[in-house]
Amino acid sequence: MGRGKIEIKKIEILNSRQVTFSKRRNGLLKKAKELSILCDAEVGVITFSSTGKVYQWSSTSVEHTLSRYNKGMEEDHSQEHPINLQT
Amino acid sequence: MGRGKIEIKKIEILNSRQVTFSKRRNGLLKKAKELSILCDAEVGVITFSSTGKVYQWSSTSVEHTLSRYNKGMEEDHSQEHPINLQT
DNA sequence: AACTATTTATAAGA
DNA sequence: TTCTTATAAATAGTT
Repeated sequence: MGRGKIEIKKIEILNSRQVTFSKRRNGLLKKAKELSILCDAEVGVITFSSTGKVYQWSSTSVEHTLSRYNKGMEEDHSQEHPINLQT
Repeated sequence: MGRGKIEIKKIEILNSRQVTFSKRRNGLLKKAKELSILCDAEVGVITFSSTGKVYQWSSTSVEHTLSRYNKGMEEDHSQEHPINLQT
């Protein structure tokens, strides 16, 4: 989306990469929030920038989402190595 | 986005909610993937549908992302109760 | 940080 | 659930 189409590959120019990270991280967190509200779902997102800064959001709290995730893993080992969904 | 504008509030009709969950969950995971590639960032997303099914994606593995998150929390308590970013 | 031209996501419908 | 398409929303490049 934008003035031109871009390829999905690492942005090499540091400044552009940071600007894009900031814009798209906000977009991702917004989408996560909308999904949780619209669909009554628990959603958690954690991002680490390439400089190591962490940004996260959860519809409950990150701790709750993570403990629920870990609990599920204890009970259902079929989800331990999920197949990544494709684009 | 779509044929009409919608309000961000819980979709009451079960079937519509499930359809929207499926579509938007895919969109969210795609965005997470793009962000990680474009910006060389570690990203993890966990979602639980209202029926309790879990869907997740991580640029590394969910376990790695979670342990990195937890490690960060041990070292930096200032992030324990982050302020949610606004829409 | 703001602005738009464009691309992308998606709501509704089939 | 998968495909289509009109429209809303996100965002790339620019200022």
